[in-house]
Order: sequence, then C-alpha cells, then structure tokens
Amino acid sequence: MATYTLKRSPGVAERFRIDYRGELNDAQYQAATTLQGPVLVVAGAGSGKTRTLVYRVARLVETGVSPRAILLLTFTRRAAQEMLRRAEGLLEGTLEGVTGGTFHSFANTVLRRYAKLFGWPEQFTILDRSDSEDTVQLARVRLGLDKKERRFPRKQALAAMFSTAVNKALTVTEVIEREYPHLATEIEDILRCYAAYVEYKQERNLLDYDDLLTQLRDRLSGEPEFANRLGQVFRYLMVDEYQDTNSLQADIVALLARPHGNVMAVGDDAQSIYGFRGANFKNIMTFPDRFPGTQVITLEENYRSTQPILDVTNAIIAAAAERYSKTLRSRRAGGVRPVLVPAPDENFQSRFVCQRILELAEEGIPLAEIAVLFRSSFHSFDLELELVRAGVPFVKRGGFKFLETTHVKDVLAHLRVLANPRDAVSWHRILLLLEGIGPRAAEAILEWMSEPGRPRAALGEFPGALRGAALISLRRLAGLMATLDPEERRPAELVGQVIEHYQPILERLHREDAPKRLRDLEQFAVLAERYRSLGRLLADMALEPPSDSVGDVLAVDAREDELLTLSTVHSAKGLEWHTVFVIWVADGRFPSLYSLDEEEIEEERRLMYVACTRAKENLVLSYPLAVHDRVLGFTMARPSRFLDDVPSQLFEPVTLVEAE
DNA sequence: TACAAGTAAGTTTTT
DNA sequence: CTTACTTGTA
Repeated sequence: MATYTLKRSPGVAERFRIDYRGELNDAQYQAATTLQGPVLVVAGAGSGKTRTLVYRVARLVETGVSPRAILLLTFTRRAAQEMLRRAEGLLEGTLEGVTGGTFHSFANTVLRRYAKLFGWPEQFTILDRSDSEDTVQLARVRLGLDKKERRFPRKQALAAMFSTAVNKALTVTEVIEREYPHLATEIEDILRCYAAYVEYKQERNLLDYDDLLTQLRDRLSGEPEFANRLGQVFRYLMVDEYQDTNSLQADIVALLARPHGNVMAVGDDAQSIYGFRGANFKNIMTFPDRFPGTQVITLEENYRSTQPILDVTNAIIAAAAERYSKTLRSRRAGGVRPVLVPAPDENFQSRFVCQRILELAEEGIPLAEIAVLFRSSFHSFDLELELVRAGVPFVKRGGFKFLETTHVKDVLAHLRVLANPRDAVSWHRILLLLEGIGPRAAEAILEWMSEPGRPRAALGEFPGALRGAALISLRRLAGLMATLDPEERRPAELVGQVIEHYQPILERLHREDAPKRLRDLEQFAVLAERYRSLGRLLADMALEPPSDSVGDVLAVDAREDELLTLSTVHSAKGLEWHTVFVIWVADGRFPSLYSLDEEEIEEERRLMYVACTRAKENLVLSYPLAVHDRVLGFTMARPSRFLDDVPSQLFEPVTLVEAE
C-alpha cells in the first residue's frame, strides 16, 4: 500500500495552550516535543519522568494527533490512569480515546477485538498464576505423575519453570539445566507434563499470562492484516518502565512500531527489578541498536528528594556492576540526613516505626504521605499487629490479595464457566466443592459434559452412578446453572446468586471462619457492582486485580487519603512519599536469602535503590539485630551488605532504648 | 471411591 | 500458613 503524507497546515500547530518551554527543563522539553521517530529517555529516579510523558501526550494532541492514535504501555493500569488524569488536568480539552494499560491487558483487548480475523472463538479465559498451577496439576494427574516418589516437583515449581522458559526465551530443558539442575533426572516427565499443559490450554480456550504475550507477538508477525490494522490505529507508541520489559515484550514493541517508527521508550536501568520474571535491563541499552536513528535523552535532575537522601542512594547504586552512568543531582535545597536505626529485635523495630509514625502525624504530616517499605510481604506482619494496636489505619500493597483466597476463587470459578463453558479448570474446581464428589467423579462428569450440545444445566442428568449426597448436590448445582443468565443479569446479580448457592458449601468446608470469608465475598459483590459486562469483570480480575491485600478491614471507615501505606518495594515503584521507612534492611531479608547469586544480588541492589529513592524529605532505614528463626531460634542479624557501600557519615545514627 | 485426620515439607518479588 | 501425600474408615 502506498502512503501519501498530508502536510500540516502552517500556523495551526504553532500556537500551543501550554507553555512547554517554561514548564519543563531543557531535557524534559526535548523529550516532550520530539514527536517523530524513535526516542529513548533515560530518566533517573524522581527526574520528572511522568511529568514529561504527560506533557508529551498533551503536545501530541495539541499538534492535531487524535488521542485514539496514542498507545501508552505502562507497568500498571494505575500508572496509565494517573498519567491520563494529569494530562487531562493540563489540557482541559478531552483526551478521551488514549489507549493505556499493561502489555497483558493490551494483548487481551486486541486479541479479543480481532479474534475473528484469525478464526478464534470469541471467548477465552485468562488463567492467573494459581489457575495455571491448577491446570498444570490436572495435566500432571492425568499423566499419572502424582503417584511418584517425592522427588517430582510440585505444581508451583512446574508452572514456574514453564513460565520462565517463555519469558527468558529458553526451552524448558534449558531452564531446568540452568536453574533446577537437581531435577535433571526428571526432564523427560517434566517435558511430557509441559506438552500436556500446552495441549490442555489449546483444547479449552485457556490463555495464561505468557500466552497473552506470545499470541500477540505471533499474530503480529504472522498475520499481516492484523499488524497493519494495529499500525494504522496506534501511530504513536510510548512505553514506560522499559527496563522492566523482557525480550518478548521488546519484540512486541518493535512489531507495533514497525509501520511508523514512532516509539518512545522511557526507563531507568538502575531501577530494573523484574529480572526474576525475565525482564532484561539490557533491553534499554540495546534500544538504539534496534531502532536506528534513536535520539537518546537523559534526565538527571532530581525534583523529588533532598540532597542528603540522594547522597545515600547515589552511593548505593554507584557500587552496581553495570549501568548507564548518571549521577542524580537534587534541585532541592536543605534536608536532613537519612536515619539508620539498629533495633534489638523485630518487635523493637515495629514499635519504633509505629511510634515515629504517630509523632509525624502529630507534627501534621498526613498518613497518606508516609510509607513503610519492605522486601517481602511477610516482613510487615509484626508491624501490622503493632499498627492495629495503635489504631493507625493502613493499606497494604503487594503480597497476597483477597482475590487469591480460596473462597473468592471458588465464586469466580462459577462465573467463569458462564463465560467459557469449556473452562474445565473452573468446572473441576466447582465440582470438587460438592459433597460426595471427588476427582474421579468430577472427571467422569466433565467427560460426559464435554459431548457437544450439552448445556450447563444438563449436569443434573448425569447418568453415572453417584451416591445420594453427590446426586443431591449435583442437582442443586444444575439448578443454579439453569438460573444464571449472563445475558439478562448484571454481573453483580450473578455474583449474588452464586454466593447464595455457595454459602452452605462454605460453611461445610470452613466451619471455623465462615463468617469472615463471607464478608470477603460480600466485598467482592460490591466490587462487581462496578461492571456491566461479565467478560470485562473476569478479565480485570485476572489482569488488574484490586491491589489491596487481605484483611485491611481496618481501613473501611478511614478516608482513602488518610491511610498509611505498607508496601513491597516492587509495588512501590513509581510512587513517592514525604517520609519513607525501609524495614528489615538486614542481610538475608534485604537482599533476600533466595537471591544470593551474583546477578540476583545486583537486582537486589537496584531494589534497595528503588526503595530509598521513593523518599522526598525523610528516609529511615532500620534492621533488627536479633532474628527469630523457626529452626535455629534467635540468631544475630547483619545489616544489609548494601549499607557497606555507604559512608557512615551520610547517616544520622540512632540508638533505641526502652523507657524506664 | 470419598473423605477425615495426620504428617511432612515448602514458602520472594508480579502480570 | 498452605498444600502434598499417606493412612484408615465408611
């Protein structure tokens, strides 16, 4: 197809409502106003990266680009929304139509929209991690690999291997050789399991997270019409957090940009923290090779933190083995030194943090401006108890979500078979909940149900031999399926019906804490009110689950803006607070005990860097001197090795003493 | 064949 | 704390 380029009429594009020159520094201005061709922005922490992206979106729209032609791939949907909200505020005029989201959610949207083009069924179900694990387990049982001696890996380990292979562009065999050498003897069975898993997904229209990406890539490279249409729709591509993309995602970016070459990648190699799922921060180094003619722009001025904080973070990252060299300089005067606090044990640490937070609140710092960060989500358990005791309301980000609890997943499974009747994983789950039905019976029923022309409600007519209780509960389920009508009922109504059906099951299975779990389900029903389509609800639950963890019931009556944040460092990326506490800055916790290889240590270092660069005014690092280990009892802890690289005079030392 | 109860072992970070 | 696997009973 020949292209004919229309010239922009002079005079129209010359006048902008926004004073880009005045509101951005030179590097930011250059990034925001370079609209054509490939651009790489290497943006240090706090250097106004989001601001720059926001202004660039505004600039594109002001020069006459339709918002619909702009595609913003960010790390979380929250980041995309935040960006659009700010751009909206800037331009008042409407930015409606800008597409934004994660690679996964974008893949989901376009694969569904163009499903007909490549002869796919309209409905496919997305498997989240634990669904994938369950599916692997089904494949494993089917192959008779569950009756083996104890050496055979469990479902989590298997699913992790398969995923690693996809995300690091390796074969399963290579992954085992590199990362699971002790399983070398099992390779054959593991590969059989993998093949069964792949086949199972294909038969049942199931896509796991990795399939979303591989399918998008393969359709883009294999279906010219699809690639062309997308290329015509999305003519300006922006990718945030580029250092956290893996080679699969980098391929997708290249394929999307191929028709027009307008792609801006923004990132910071020093903040690459997703290597464990295949991200390769070298992507950002090789971007200019991949896109010839790339303009590289570096943002080094920091607007977030005070200089004493930057002195510490610069020292931490200076010891990194490999990186683009840049040293952040603060634009902000003054500031106090970060504080380093050794605590006698974990509970001292918790009490210290809690007490300081209360004092800061007293001084007028809003709780929403304070965060406590940690390496792994269980590190905050003790602190959470302390905060509840002190009546400090908080939200916890990262870690276990309430969507991942068994009871919520059970309810979701009922909804999923409505959207995709072939979703055998969900059927399996539902059937096993019934009294008197175990794996054998479930398998037989599914087999029978899979014959064409059997509606969901036909369950009750299953001819196989079943005991009394099983027959009754199966009929009851059939009754529910007959009533549920996804065409007629709103998602929230469906959820209500399912909960009603599920309540007695829940009471039988979890006698102890049924009321607590029921409250979670009510919470879920409330959440479902926001949706008009069941498909949308299910896709969101898999791709963009609500980020709050289980059990911040305390937060119910506190206002959103009056909550303290507890967060894993991973979930804190891109955010900032007036005061940041980092707890458990001890070797074995941060860096994690499980990440002691050379490359992994480098990533842990970057993670520490990300944690500390979240702070604007106050940074407080603490670690317990004695650690309680379930096996070893109390042992001595050593401060994080990353502190060794920081000259001690950069810290304000503090000693904790108990009141008389 | 289903299930309760008991033992043993694995536990990072996220889409 | 969860889940995987075993054993004993209906």
